[in-house]
Amino acid sequence: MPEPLESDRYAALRLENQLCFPLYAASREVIRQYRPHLDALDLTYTQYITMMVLWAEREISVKLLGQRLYLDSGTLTPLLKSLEAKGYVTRTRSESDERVVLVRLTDAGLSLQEKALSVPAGMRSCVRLTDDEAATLYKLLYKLLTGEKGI
Amino acid sequence: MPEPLESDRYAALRLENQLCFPLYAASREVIRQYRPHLDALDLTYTQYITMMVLWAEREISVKLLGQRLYLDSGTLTPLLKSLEAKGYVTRTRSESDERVVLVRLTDAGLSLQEKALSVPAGMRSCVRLTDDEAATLYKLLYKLLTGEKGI
DNA sequence: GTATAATAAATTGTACACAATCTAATTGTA
DNA sequence: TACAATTAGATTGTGTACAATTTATTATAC
Repeated sequence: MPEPLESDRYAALRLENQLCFPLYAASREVIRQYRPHLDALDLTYTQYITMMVLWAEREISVKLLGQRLYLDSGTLTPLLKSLEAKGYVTRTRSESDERVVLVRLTDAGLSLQEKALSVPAGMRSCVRLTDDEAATLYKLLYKLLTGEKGI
Repeated sequence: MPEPLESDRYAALRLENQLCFPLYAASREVIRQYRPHLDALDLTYTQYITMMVLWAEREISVKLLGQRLYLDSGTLTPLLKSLEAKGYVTRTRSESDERVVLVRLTDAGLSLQEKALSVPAGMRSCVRLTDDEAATLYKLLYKLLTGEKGI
């Protein structure tokens, strides 16, 4: 059996053969596209998806929020303090279990949802995929996200 | 014309209707999977893809490196200093244009490629996509990455 | 030939990410 | 009921990301 060509031995270490690299780069590029739209709301992208959970839930623990967003308390604690400083959420210990911090949407946070409608509206023209391509990408990303830990 | 249902007015602001969120979350999850494999090389993921470019190019300017990786000097300068401190690269000003910093692979950096073969080998079992799915995902991600700026 | 513009990195400041550790509260159990 | 184990957040430290600014160098315009 012949050895693989010298130029092929390291094929798996070439940037153009990685799946993760375009995943990582595309993620940052799309978030970069969001920035000007989010600047009008004084939100970062991570703060924006946090607000999405709160617009749906009104109230949620830091732990559950972290499970939804795949983020831990090291990221969420300062981010939630920042949202609290902006007046969009409150953070209070649960009465029934003092370990738990409940994050609650304020009236100002709820009002922000109306203004935030401009964000997906403004982003629509940025993603140049057909509806079919977007649907396929969506499915594959969730398969990667939820199925990668093994059986 | 009837108003849309109240529950649908904000459909575009629901986390489950975002394409960007699974992109962002999957990117971080896959990079998290890389970590234990990269720890053996004392490299972060960003340092790893930087080394990939250098394994292919041997020498490259910071500017070109940034274009390849979609990263700017604010990210690359400290990262390259770190790789220099580990002994994997050198950074020297170009003689023909003193503005340009050339990053060069050292012998130790080249040797690291052999050890790095274990990384894609170890990762293969982590991504639970078929070859077809991976190929489709790869194409869609590059379309998103290169085609999103408009015509 | 010098003022001006453009370019490449570096620096600064803000905000994530995340591993590791710490603190306080709760639960399980002998 | 003590008390070890578990749990939820907060904290600490390191390493990105990236906008904005600065510095040094090169290109150009006149």
